[in-house]
Amino acid sequence: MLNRSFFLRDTRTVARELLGKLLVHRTTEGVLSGMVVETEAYFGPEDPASRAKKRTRVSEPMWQQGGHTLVYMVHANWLLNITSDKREIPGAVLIRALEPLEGVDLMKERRGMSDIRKLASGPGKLTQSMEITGEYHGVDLMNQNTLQVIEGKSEDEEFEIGRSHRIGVTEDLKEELRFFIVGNKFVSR
DNA sequence: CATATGATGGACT
DNA sequence: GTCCATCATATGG
Repeated sequence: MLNRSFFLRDTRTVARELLGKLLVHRTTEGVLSGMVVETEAYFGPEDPASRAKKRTRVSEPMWQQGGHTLVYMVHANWLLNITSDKREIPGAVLIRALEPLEGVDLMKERRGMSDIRKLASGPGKLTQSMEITGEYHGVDLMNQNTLQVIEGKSEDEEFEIGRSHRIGVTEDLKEELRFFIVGNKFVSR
């Protein structure tokens, strides 16, 4: 799995470097995994779209050490975030899309559809495919081996990183805080 | 308790 | 592109 220090950096950096990494969930039914192909950064009380504006049960992991999950519900979908940075600037990275790798049949079953491009090409789709719910809120990724983020298989493999404004937020910052792998067909939209 | 809200997804024109 | 069902939270009475 990734080192703690990976997550104790600027949230933008963590968001960008999470691209190409693998999210792995070892369930009783089988292993589910996918490569991260799209992320968004949220941090600090001055970010109008960030839950770090207020400290609640949901946003609490942002004040914990980086490398914890933050799972919450928007429009009847669970969204998975991973906390970042040191404690001074509470932040988290939203995982917006995955390229499915292991357990594709289980994912199809969970999603009730067979089109592989529709399994995890969106933040709510991927939690459904990966069987991640509110139960996983506040989990330390370095603490157990059920849910982990690990290095990609081809770490040398080059890919171009695209950047844009965050999707779906009611009020965004000037800075472009969405990152994605250019040309990857599992990026949302 | 009541109600407004939203970092969505799917169905539809 | 537009419309809207969905439900865990947060917040106010």
